[in-house]
Amino acid sequence: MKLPFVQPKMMGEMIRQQIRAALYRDSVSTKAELAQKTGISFPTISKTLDEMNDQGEVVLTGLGVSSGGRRPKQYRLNPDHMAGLAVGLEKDYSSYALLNYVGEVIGREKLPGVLHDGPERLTEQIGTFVKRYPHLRALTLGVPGAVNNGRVFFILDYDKFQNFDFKAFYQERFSLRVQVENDMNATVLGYHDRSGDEHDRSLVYLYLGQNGPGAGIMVNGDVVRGSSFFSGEVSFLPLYDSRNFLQAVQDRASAQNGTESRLRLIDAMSRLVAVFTATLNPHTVIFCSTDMTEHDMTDVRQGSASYVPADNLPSLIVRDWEEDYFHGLNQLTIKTMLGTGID
Amino acid sequence: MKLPFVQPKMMGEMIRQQIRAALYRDSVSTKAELAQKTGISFPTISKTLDEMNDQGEVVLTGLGVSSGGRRPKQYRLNPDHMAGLAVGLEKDYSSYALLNYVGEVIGREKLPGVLHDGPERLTEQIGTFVKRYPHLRALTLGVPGAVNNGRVFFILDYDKFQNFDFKAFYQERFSLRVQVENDMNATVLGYHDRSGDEHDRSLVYLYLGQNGPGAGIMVNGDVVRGSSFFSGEVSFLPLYDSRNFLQAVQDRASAQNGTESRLRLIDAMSRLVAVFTATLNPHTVIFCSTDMTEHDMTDVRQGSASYVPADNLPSLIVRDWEEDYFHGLNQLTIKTMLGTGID
DNA sequence: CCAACTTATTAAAGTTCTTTAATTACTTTC
DNA sequence: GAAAGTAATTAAAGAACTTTAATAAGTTGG
Repeated sequence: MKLPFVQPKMMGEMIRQQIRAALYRDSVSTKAELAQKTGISFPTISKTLDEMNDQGEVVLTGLGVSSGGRRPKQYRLNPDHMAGLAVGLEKDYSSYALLNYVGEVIGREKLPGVLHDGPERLTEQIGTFVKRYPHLRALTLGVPGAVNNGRVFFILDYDKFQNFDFKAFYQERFSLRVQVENDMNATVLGYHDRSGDEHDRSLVYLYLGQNGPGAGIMVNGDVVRGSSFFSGEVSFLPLYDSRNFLQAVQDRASAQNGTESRLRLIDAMSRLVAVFTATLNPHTVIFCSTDMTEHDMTDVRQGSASYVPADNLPSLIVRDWEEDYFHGLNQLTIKTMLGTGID
Repeated sequence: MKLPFVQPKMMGEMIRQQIRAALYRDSVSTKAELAQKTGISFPTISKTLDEMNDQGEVVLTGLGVSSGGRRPKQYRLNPDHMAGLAVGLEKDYSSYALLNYVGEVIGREKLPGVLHDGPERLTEQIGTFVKRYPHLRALTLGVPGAVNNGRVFFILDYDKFQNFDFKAFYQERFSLRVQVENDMNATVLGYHDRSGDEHDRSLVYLYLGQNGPGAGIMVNGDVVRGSSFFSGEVSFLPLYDSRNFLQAVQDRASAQNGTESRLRLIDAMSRLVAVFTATLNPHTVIFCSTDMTEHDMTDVRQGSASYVPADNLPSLIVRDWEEDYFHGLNQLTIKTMLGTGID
């Protein structure tokens, strides 16, 4: 039976996590502020923070402004305490972002894609980072495939990675905390974090990629993975008498002209929005700037309103997919470093 | 900032909740068993349980079997410690179930429907129970409408209850812990509890009611309410060139014959299943025995497989809607009594 | 530049849990 | 039916947090 509440033995670690999370959010804090923000008593914060200081996890940055009395010491996370690597695996390139302990990107590199070559090439690439940065501790991988607990479950076209257990392999090989996430899931997480919206939102992030459309779905603040890791495969949605979403998007080619083609795309998108509204009723549906424009949104909104009552429609927005994706990967990496992630 | 872990002051209450939950699950336990099951130390369990015994919350039922030494005392929840009332508000009737503290139904009544009459009639009906059962402490109401935190947000056809704040009203009036839930949400919760499946399942419970179809949706173990409490309004799904789900289900009337009519229904249902598979990829989709038969499931499954890969289809099952609904309401009531519910 | 004041930090006392040890109450066996 | 064994309780000691009090370190104003 799992325990829904913290036992005294885990208290210490929980307190550290709270402190880390608060220091990550607000960069620099005094002990009194941390106590106030976390709800933990001052003496406990003081003791724990002193330990963290001794161990080099936090550093003293100076004194705060006085409001009439003694000036308080200010602490922040030590940027050099740990580093993390966020990797986006795409067909044509691998994107690497090196992060320090305060979440800053201290290095960014695009290396050749490895999906066709296989795990060996990826290991080489990661290996160079491991050598260069001795305090690398966290690794996050984003992959265009279905992932179950660090193992690639199903990945189209890249046989070499089919069923590859990234997590077990790199955890063992480089002693890192490894995390693997599907690309669209990482993207929706990234958007969610950047949006600054409330925590328990429901979101749908749609992308008409090269390998067919896919969606990242978040419900009540949780990523939806599905019973067979098939969630978000919107290609298959039967939206017309004899065409599904993918076909509707592709068959535009057969249209008389550009206007006709655009109208068909708009209608397919409108129906997609209607489908999500009539099922999950999410707060927001996000499109990629490579697929749609701000201007299209007006038409999609109008189109959707012909299928479901307009009051219930989500807000429709257009975003840069790569930005949200990489931010999501970075965010996952930071959470792993701070110990506030999944495990 | 909300606290993700239990502070020492709440520890006592958390421990009691753990004990209650364990005693509810297994009916009768010894102190040693409770310590083992909850992971809480024996002395703490012993002390807390003794207090609960003094306060009449638990009772000693006798001694367990010996395994060679002293026989252990066995405790169980005191059935008479508290009572709860689960109410299902339907058009034609109000269903009342009176529950004792161990979750047994100790009284069931069907009274005339009140939705057309208004809150006064409902208050009268509830009032009689409050008078009859002095230790009534919890009240759960199931309503066919959108609910936000105890207030009816949107309810079709029953103007008298539009925007009625059940929770505030009955909490104040009868000093009860009140909870209000949408009927389909309660149903999916009820099924989930009865199924004994793992906790974090994704489920869709479909019902073609008199007031049009509706679905209760659960994702990762949480009920999905939606940004404007519109989730599950599957009527509006645009599944055909010029018909939505509701129209597809209703237009069967225009079919040549019964076979044709049935085929259309099966196809609409298959598409619906495909929609959920390609979005949420749930573990199970549940149909009502009033709408579909076991035999239909074979056809629906086959139909869905023509839209999405069969491997990803949920299991399709047929259930008695009322049973799951009432069980869900009871379950919500019991959770409220035991303090393991939402607030 | 020192007295009065303000605020940070440290120390002590109080809770509440866990762990470990001691005691008690039965069972079993001869 | 008493001695030996076994498991349930109870008691004592230890750990970790909170609350409250005491002390230290600055600031400010005359």
